[in-house]
Amino acid sequence: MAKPTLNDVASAAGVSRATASRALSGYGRISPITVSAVKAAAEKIGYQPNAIAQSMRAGKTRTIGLVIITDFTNVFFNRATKGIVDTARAMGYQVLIFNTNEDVVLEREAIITLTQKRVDGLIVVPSTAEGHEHLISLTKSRTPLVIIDRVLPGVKATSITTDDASSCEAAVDSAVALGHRHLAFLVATPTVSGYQSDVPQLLNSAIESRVKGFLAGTQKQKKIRADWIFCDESPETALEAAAKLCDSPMRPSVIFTSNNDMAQAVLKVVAERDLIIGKDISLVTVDDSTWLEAIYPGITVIQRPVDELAQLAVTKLVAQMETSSKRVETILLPTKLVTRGSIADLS
Amino acid sequence: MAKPTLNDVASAAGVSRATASRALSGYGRISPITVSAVKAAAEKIGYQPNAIAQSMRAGKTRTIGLVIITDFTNVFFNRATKGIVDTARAMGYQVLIFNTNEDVVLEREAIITLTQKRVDGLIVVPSTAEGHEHLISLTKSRTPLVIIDRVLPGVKATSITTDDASSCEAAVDSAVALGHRHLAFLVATPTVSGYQSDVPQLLNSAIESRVKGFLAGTQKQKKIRADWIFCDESPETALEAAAKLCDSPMRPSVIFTSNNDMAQAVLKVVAERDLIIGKDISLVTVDDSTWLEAIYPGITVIQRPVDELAQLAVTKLVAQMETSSKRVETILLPTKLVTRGSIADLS
DNA sequence: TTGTAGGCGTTATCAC
DNA sequence: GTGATAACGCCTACAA
Repeated sequence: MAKPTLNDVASAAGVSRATASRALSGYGRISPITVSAVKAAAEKIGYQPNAIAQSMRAGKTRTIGLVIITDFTNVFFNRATKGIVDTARAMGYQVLIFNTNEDVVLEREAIITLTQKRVDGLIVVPSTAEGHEHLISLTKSRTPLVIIDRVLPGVKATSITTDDASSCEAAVDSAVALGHRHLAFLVATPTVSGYQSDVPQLLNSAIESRVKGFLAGTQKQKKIRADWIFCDESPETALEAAAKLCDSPMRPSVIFTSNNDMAQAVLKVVAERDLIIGKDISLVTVDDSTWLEAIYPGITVIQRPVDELAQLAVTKLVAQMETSSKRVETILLPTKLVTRGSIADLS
Repeated sequence: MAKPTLNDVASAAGVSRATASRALSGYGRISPITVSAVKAAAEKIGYQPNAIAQSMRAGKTRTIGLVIITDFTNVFFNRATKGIVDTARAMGYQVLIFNTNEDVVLEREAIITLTQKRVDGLIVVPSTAEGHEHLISLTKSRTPLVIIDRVLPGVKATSITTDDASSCEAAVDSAVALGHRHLAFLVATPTVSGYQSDVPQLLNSAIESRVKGFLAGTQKQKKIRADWIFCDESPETALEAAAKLCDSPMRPSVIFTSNNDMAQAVLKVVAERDLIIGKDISLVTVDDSTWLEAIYPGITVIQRPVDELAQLAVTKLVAQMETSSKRVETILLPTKLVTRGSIADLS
């Protein structure tokens, strides 16, 4: 009782394989009567074309590979994933998904597996690390590739990222305008362990952009103090780092966090100390989530256009796949500072 | 410059296709010298086996299809997705992903596409609707299938769900013990439009289980008032429904919500009315999220074992695929009531 | 130990 | 308008 093949359809309809194929795929010359007979036969025996065989012949799989760094827990990446999957489906493509937990080794393996499965193209969020030769060799073999969320200077591929710098700068301006003079930035990065105030050697471009924006904002002011903490992505470290900020004798009046997890750590630490967000201490973070709006006060946030990014990633990739154009684009999408109640007015 | 094939490796190494294949796959008798020669040649020309051709021959794809209802936004489904993808990878399988937005039509199309792509098995969260014949025909054709989060009475397939009823009942008990006498349950279901207090005809089994638990808890008490609101899944309706509860002259002292989105709606409405959670009004919800713990007060929650569920789904599916056993299991995983500060002590 | 050859299910080219 | 046939890349039974 194996699955029926085109051969079965052909014999059921009393025609040849070739005719059956033509009838079902609707190409070439063929009489309408035969077409309906074949279709009826196919229906009757429950024929489902074997996409593997089709791919084998066509050399295309109508599948794209998605290699994402982590945790669908992260608002940005889970919404991006949904957007990519849905857009791809609408365009007739399916998505094979991998996550790497920010581990280049897993990333490399994922790319190899996807290459072997002959996906038509790849969307990758590269992990924060050195050693992306596997991506370079993809571009060399002309495999359609779109890199999202981060750019990788060494890799000549289309990238789609967001302009976090300008909104981070705007956020600083906004806080300063409200009278804040002591700011702190709490940055999560997989490239440190524990926490530290020095800027790490290696940052991914998304984080770097936020750092730069913050820096630009603070440096253009006089009499501003800006503190930094870079920490790894474990919840414990985040809490320690947030506590360090809040317990300092010179507590910053506003804390910027680089992602939702860090914002949560700050919320926890602040609550434990009976401080009130938007009054005793202020908070701004990156990547909007329904939670940031649901809680009170709402958290001011730098919104990134995740749906647009997801759609663009797929359409640009499909364009590469279907036209085999090798144009490399570097797309930077605008971000937006959305003001809610989490920055106190000190003026 | 097409991708090198086994033939290319063979000629590069000066052997036949068969020998090259044996050398690379390591089977049959073959001299070590030939093996290393072939491997060197493969390496040199950058040979990557074509998994499509392998699948074609083997009749297996080492791919599983995941059809999930919606929104990776939902904590439960995004963590489940991650668990499934990671477990599958560890077992040597890749995951083709679809989401249906609770639409049976899309679900049906997804299953057809996945069948045509000859996935070795499927993990499905069936949408809340009638008409799952496509799943029944899957079981008839012996396609390995695991249904998660919900059971579908008509479909003879392994299912993995969670025992929400008992924790919902425990949550009611707990609230009653703290002195609550007027409870309300705010339930999101795609099967209504707008909101209503009557129990809808059609509920998915997960929601039904929560309803039953709540009912069991309230009915065993005397002098308890229990209100219901069933509403669709749009944020607007959720807000209206939550407002209706909070603005009622007979405001419940504790609100149970069926998911995180509804909990967020309650939080918003409550904040707008300057009420304090855990004091003026109480809240309990289903499915833990880092946010429920990060905010103040933490929200008491019914935790479902999502990681365990994800792992089980994959291992049970793989067991079906690799042993072609057709044993149907109905697995119910325990849940846990985690108490935080969101239920006021009225006693 | 290695080579030859057939077939997995499709599609498309070439005859008739 | 339809049928026979080759080819996609791989694996493996069989032959040498």
